Amino acid sequence: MLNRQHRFHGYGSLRRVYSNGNSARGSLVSLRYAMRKDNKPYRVAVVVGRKVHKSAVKRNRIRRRLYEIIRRSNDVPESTDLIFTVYSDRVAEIPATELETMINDLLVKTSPSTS
RNA sequence: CCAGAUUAUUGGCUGAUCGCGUACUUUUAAUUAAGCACGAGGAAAGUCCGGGCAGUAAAGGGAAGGACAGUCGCUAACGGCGACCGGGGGCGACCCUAGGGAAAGUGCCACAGAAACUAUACUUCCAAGCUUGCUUGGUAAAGGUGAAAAGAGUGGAGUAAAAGCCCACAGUUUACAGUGGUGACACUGUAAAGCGGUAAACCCUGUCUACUGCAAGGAGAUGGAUCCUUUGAGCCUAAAGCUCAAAGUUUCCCGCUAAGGAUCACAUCUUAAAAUCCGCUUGAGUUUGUUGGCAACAAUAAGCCUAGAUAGAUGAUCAGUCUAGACAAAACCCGGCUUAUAGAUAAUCUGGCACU
RNA sequence: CGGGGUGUAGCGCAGUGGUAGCGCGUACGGCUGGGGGCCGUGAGGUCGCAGGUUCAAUCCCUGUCACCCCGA
Repeated sequence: MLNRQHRFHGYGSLRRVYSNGNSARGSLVSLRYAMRKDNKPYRVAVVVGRKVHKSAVKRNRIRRRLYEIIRRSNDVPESTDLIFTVYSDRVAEIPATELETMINDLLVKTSPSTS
């Protein structure tokens, strides 16, 4: 789990990202992102709907794996809001290294130089 | 040793590194930083019952609707639990059981069948008549139909032939009496009746039952001002009061309708802002012992504090180990029920085989 | 967190206790030189699952599973 300052608080800022942000698609996870003011820290949310898997245990596991990868990653851009949306239950089982490269690919797409 | 029955416990472990939530202590301009402690379950699940708590002014009576249904007890309460009674299953340990009323009334019982509940007569059996295989009458034992056939089994008597038509014994139900039991009920005796099934069909009897849900609900102190204590009409100069009609009381009727409450670019004190705080976790709590009780459970003594988040905390990686880790994660809180669950362990008991 | 509904043939739906049907699709045959279309004849159902009540259950009762919708 991430520190409190890297999480979202309330509906307003999430709604801003959904309406104004850009999106990047991966094979199992998609990402929606938007810039913040310069000196603010990055914020991350992971969305795992009930359609992905029925069991709360599996959904929690998917959410925690993604949070952990982001926490350990050095490629997270500063001053950015990120919303990951999972749409496959395979995220709970695939090896850690494979998942890590997938997330890093998505993070690279957010940098302004490549887009 | 094999096959089973019942009940209870447990639900991977060890180390390293990085990380999250809460409380406390110190620290900082500031959850800033550091330390230390604690951090999902037996079902947290389904949301099927029952309560607490909160609001609806208060929570009164009756009807309707709904739920439940052997007896006695336990409980805050229950549709739950315990013990027992009746019925059913198993060689047995033991298990299952919506188990009030069909003798209050109504409905339904397809097809087949003569007839499906005010009885009736297809094949029979018997008698009479004559047209000699038909008509009329008696009968319901035997056959046939059907899930079920008038509902009474065996033997006797009886008759033209038969039949609870009658008698004896056995059995059913109801009532009364006696004995045992708190009671359901059991046993015994006497009397009466001749009774299809279905109430998880309507219904009758008894018991219980307002509605909405923590996203409920609440928001420092003192003073001030304004307003409401439902609305309208009539009686009356006016006020007070009375009467009537509507309104509210979460479906209807009766009854009841103010203890008080609301608002503010108000003032002062004070520290902040609702993306917050309280509610929120110390509770019908839990562990061990003692006493009472067959038990559910209750009383009592000593000890314990054991998640409280708010986009929502328990994770990741690596190494080792074995039996290779099932089902699955709090969201106001409890008591149950139901469903999911790899295995491991313990206790008591039953049947069988072998040996001593 | 609370409330409501649905489950029947491959698909969409009827069926209020007594032999499970309709439309489309599908297989075969016929009409046509061929296709389309029409006509005829079929096949295809553990009535979501498990118990119970009843002589008899898609239907009544209880539990359970899956899916859908609504409110905050």
